[in-house]
Amino acid sequence: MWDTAEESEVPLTGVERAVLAEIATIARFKRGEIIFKEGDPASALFSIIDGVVKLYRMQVGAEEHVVRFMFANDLIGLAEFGKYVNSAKSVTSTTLYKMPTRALEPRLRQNPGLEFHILNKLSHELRRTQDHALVLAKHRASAKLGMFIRMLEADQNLAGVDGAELSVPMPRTDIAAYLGMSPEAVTRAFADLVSCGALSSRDRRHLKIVDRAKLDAIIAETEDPTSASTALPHRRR
Amino acid sequence: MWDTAEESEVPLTGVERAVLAEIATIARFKRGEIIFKEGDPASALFSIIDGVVKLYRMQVGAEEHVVRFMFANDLIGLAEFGKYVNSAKSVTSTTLYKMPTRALEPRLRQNPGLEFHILNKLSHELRRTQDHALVLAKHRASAKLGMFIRMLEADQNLAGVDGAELSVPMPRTDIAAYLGMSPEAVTRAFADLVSCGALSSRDRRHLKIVDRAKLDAIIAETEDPTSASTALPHRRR
DNA sequence: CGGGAGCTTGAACAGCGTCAATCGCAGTGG
DNA sequence: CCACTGCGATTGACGCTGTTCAAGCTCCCG
Repeated sequence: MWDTAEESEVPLTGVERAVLAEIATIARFKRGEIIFKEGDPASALFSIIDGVVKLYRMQVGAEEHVVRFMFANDLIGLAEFGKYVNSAKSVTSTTLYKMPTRALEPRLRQNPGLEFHILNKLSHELRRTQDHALVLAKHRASAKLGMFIRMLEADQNLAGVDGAELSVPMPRTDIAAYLGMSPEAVTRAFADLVSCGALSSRDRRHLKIVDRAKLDAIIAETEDPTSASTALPHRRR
Repeated sequence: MWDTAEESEVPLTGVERAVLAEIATIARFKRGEIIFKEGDPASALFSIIDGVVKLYRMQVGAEEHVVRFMFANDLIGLAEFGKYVNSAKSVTSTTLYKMPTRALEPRLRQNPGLEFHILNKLSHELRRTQDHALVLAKHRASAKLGMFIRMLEADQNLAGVDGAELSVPMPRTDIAAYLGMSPEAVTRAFADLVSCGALSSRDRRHLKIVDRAKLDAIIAETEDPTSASTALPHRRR
């Protein structure tokens, strides 16, 4: 269903890599540091080497809304009208390539391949954001969280391996801000998914997908996580 | 707050227009017709001349989810891995330019300006989709609907003119599928916004923004639309 | 070993979803 | 031109799920 198999990206050519290497420097951020802020002049584009970054927006009457979590190989710092549209903060300690806009732009114009590469990234990014909107449109908390787990899995390139352990690098509050619900609801939804047998968790930041079919059913909202039908066959009359 | 003033786009040059005119044909669709479906091979890119189109996705356990409403001058039919990622259906009768992918691709490569133009459109599209996610993350139905109204206003290039009448071309069910709520809730939220004095409506498809400050307050969720404080100073003890 | 932020749990409330019945409008055909 | 017909919109009643507020707990880090 998820076309993860097709997502093998076209890698950059050696020439293109060389062009970028000329202008890129390496930047490091500790957990919680701000990389750039919404509205700042867009001075550089970043490519994540390692770590997790959250893109977020502040709103007047509300707390922050997390637009997306970004992982290794993702591009951050795309701008509109010369300004960053989101703020970025490192969720874990992070290493990234920093490419100054001034130096980047002329090289983009001379390397259509590079521009095409960014176009691809952007179009992929658009689809992922649409997926995010899909999640937010779900009503059940357990369905939202389940879809979040699946996205985490895809981002860590572990799709399909049921036994594999997922790491959940971000705090509950950030997950809540990403899913549009309260931290308490996130906690309870986690508990529901575990108690119905879809997930198991070693601790707050590590979990496994135990029953994928059940997880998918909950995401589709065709099954109620509280009616632990498969997980607890006893108790059924 | 909304940078509508800056959204004056870079228009295509005469040469670029000519290139597109070579390969574009005009297509018309009646209300309710499907333009393309999710997963179909992406045979053409469309540019809307007139009318309203909804992009949507079907989900297994749920009804359709509206990804976005598209208006004149918007580009639809962007694909990933050669397939459309969304379905498109005309909400009103629609006129569009149709540009076959086969003919378009080589011309893109030869006209970096065209590719850059699409890059711009795409990045703008990404921002709008992030805005959509922001709307879906709101909790109050009246806040969601209020934000939807503001987006409608921006799309019709009427921003700022309080007296101007907005047209609401799509049915309540589509609005509901866009905002992630039930049609009943849409109806009730409309009623709330009208009764609190933020909006007035001539009929189901035409309304005016009467009190923008109040509308903004409701969107920010700093004000409860049911406590008609400014709108109905009587009835207050 | 202590402090504090983040997480969990509980209880009460409120808003939205759901179901069902009715209404109103638009498009159709006579 | 008007009546018919059917879909979409509206209204009401009810239950459920998540928010909110408050208290206690855990874990990480100093």
